[in-house]
Amino acid sequence: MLLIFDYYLGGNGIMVEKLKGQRVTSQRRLLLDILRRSEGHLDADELYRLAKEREPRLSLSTVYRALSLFKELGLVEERHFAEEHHHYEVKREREHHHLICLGCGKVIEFEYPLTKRMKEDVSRQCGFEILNASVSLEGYCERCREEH
Amino acid sequence: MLLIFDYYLGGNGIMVEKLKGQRVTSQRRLLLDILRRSEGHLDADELYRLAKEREPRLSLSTVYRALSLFKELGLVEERHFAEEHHHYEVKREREHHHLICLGCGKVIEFEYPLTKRMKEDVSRQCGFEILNASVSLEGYCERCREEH
DNA sequence: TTTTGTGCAAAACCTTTGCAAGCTA
DNA sequence: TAGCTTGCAAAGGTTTTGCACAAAA
Repeated sequence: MLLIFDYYLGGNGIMVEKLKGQRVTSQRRLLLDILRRSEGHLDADELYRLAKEREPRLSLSTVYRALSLFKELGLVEERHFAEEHHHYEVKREREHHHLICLGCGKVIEFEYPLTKRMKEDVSRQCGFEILNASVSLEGYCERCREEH
Repeated sequence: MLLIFDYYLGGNGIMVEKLKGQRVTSQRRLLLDILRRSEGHLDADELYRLAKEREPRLSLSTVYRALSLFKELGLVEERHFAEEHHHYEVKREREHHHLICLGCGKVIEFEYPLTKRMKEDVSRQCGFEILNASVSLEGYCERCREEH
């Protein structure tokens, strides 16, 4: 079976591995759709509430199970900001990083080409095969600094 | 009162702000001592177990409260690796970053001078005052790749 | 029809909090 | 002594799991 799971979930047909019989359900389609339309960085509970508006019988455990599957398939990425819970965003072509305001919680994304070089340098020096690079910068945005 | 809290906790007398009457207790001294001697990256439970060997009546909530105080005073930093709980390490002079093996969990520290420039660039472009920069690289170390 | 996924409820974790008793300054 | 800190136990928040029923292939 060479079906592309992602395609049936409404994606662009990104090739996913480990396709060992997972099924395309209305819940999974809905959840991935919301993640794709969102500006990113949803946490499980936000996703749950958004999805519940369209499918009221949805349960939170389905959300967690779907996120775990998407993560495993490489469709979404889990982010660990300075909070107790995780945030999720759809994986994109271009690697990007995060700038988080400690005052208002706003998250700004940025790209920084030098991280490519950093990965190469560190990989060579430490003998690692590096799969992910995440840079988080924390500080205060202009508005929050004014309010101080 | 110009006592330096950190000094009485066995440190080098790093100046700490917000010194509004906190007390130096045997528990706090013990916990900071363990953090300082450790290779870093302890989580609350590991710290608790290590400390309990020396002071069996210690409670886990004291550990959390001490970590929260140390964090507030800038003596330790909280790290968010790809796990559900946090890790803590003593703040050091030199900024450094982390390379984590997804296979065995090993954490390797590295320094990378270009992050200084990245902070400046991003700070200028986004109007942020940046306080922390953390770079996490994930992948597989040499040994774990051989075992695959 | 077989196998996987869902919803519900309960459990498992990690972390925080309320309170009486203990300790520090 | 006054006020901060502790230990204990209980509560809070997030994530996982067991199980019977529902849905997909």
